[in-house]
Amino acid sequence: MRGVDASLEGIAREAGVAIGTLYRHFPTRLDLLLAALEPRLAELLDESERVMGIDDPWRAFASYLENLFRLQAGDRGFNDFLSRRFPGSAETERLHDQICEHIDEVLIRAQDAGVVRPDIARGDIVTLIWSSSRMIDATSVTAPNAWRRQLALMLDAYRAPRAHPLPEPPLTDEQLYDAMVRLNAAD
Amino acid sequence: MRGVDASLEGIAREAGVAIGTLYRHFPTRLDLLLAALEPRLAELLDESERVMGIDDPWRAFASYLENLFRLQAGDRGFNDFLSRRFPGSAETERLHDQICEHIDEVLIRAQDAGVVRPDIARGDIVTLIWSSSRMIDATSVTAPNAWRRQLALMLDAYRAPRAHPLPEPPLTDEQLYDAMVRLNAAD
DNA sequence: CGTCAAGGTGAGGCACCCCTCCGGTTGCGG
DNA sequence: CCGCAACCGGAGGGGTGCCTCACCTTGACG
Repeated sequence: MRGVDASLEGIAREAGVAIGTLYRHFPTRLDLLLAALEPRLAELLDESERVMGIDDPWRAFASYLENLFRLQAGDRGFNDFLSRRFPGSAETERLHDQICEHIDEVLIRAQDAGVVRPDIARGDIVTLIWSSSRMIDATSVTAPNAWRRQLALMLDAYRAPRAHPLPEPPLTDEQLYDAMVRLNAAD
Repeated sequence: MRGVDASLEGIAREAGVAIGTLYRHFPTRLDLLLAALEPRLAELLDESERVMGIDDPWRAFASYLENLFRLQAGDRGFNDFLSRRFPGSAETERLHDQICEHIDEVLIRAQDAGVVRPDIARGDIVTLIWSSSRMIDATSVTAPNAWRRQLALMLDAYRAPRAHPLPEPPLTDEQLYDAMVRLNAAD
């Protein structure tokens, strides 16, 4: 098991360090995770800034997702991190909320410009992130660029013209939260 | 942990039976899985027959997926089963191959009729199954019908008339196989 | 060179889990 | 009522992982 659920003893072993030393530096798994993810998170936030600056609302929206998936594909831990919530950690809650705000921003701008269908909501994008996370896991070795194809397909679904009505309402914030906590324990 | 990776000791406990008894009836985890999944598999194959009989190729295609997802949503083990391969088990290989054939059948018929974009391949549907499997896991308690919305979105992506070119080729059969074996160990 | 704090170590207690195997139970035909 | 086969139970050996804690090293400074 790699990623967020990797064995701490295994990590220590690979790092050539004793388990006690690992615990000295990172008292909890979450401390280690945040330290390991720091560069990816910084990169994501940087790229988000850049993408927000793109004039074309569709390109901004598509580039945001493309960036996110690229980072997911490059880091197993980051991939896990994005689809989970860690209840009780203010730091990770803050990060997730920030990412959600960015999603809202590119999404709403694209919808206001009429290039993304209006019945899409934040929850749909978060769901897409869960889904792609699974797909990226599966294909990371065998077909590291496969996610690009699925993203392109999904973007076709998000485009405004000729949208068919959707049968269910989008997930609410509470439903999203519960689901992400649940992805923690399960699997 | 529930689903395919559930602890056998836990299953025995819940069944009010000793671990030895469980092993007597089901020598391997796969034996137990196949027994537990038997009704779902029968239902899937029945429904597949029925769906093949639908005249409208688009409705047949959409109904096939709708059925599959409904069954996935109703059974955690079945949900796991669909996105994994168990190397060395002829029985599960046969089942997976059979499902793949059904997918090919409804897909190709819809493409021949011009209602599904021609650049979709079997691998895209399998990928969709992986993705939805993750989503269904996440939302099974909180929003048990959420998968319908994602399926509707995906169907919009599969429709023929609004297709944009896809950047990567579809996954080959070997890539699919490797990925599904990989989903076994990881997570 | 002595002291002390900072950092590193890994055995050990606890909790699961896998799977085996031997002894106990049950119920049915004779 | 006996004997036997089919069935059941659960202790136990082996493995992994979590986390703690008492002990050991190192190096800076007076």
